[in-house]
Amino acid sequence: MSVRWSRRDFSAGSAEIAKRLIGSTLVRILDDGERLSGMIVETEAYLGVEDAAAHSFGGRRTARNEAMYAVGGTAYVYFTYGMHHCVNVVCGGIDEPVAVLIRALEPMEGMERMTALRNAGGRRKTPMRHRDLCSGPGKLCQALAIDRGLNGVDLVSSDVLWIEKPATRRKVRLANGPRIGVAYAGEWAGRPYRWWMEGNANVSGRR
DNA sequence: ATGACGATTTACT
DNA sequence: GTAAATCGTCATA
Repeated sequence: MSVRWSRRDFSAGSAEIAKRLIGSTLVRILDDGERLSGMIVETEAYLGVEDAAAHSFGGRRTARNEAMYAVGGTAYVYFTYGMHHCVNVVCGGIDEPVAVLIRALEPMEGMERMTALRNAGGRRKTPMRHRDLCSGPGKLCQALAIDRGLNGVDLVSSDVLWIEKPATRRKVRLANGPRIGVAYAGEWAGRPYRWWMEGNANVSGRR
């Protein structure tokens, strides 16, 4: 039996949670009941009102980022670049707008369905490779059918989206470095709040 | 009402 | 390496 992340697990700070999430499993149950999952291999911490890279920088609170102000364990899903979704885990307590972005998964269950979801639209020119299924924040949302319909979902109690702890704590080498796509954030752009499983083929970026 | 801009991905030169 | 795709959101007026 697998153990889900609990409310208490989500109450730590985002840097700590970003590290602890590596090796856990993101589970998604589709409308037809099919179970999809992947091991989290890359995350980014967003530290809240003082973090110039965070959507909640300076206490900004809008319709889009409202979920960031909910209790730890809430899913914050947003739409960006006119075509992609990203999923975050909210950390800490109520009105503490801190979160961890899930950036990449190693596909575990339902890979055929993920491939179909990633090819939806049918105008892809290059064939989908296994390591392209979930190797980026937008990719994994498409592969797991995560969109704004899941924004605000409680990962502690939901029956369609949650996180499971590793069955056995394997030894994994963690690497860390600057976050991706936050060049606008001044001094905060270079801070090493991105973590990944070293050597894993599903980590985002070019090789 | 308008305009600038994304916590990205994909394809092309 | 460079650029297009594509549109919801938010700040400004």
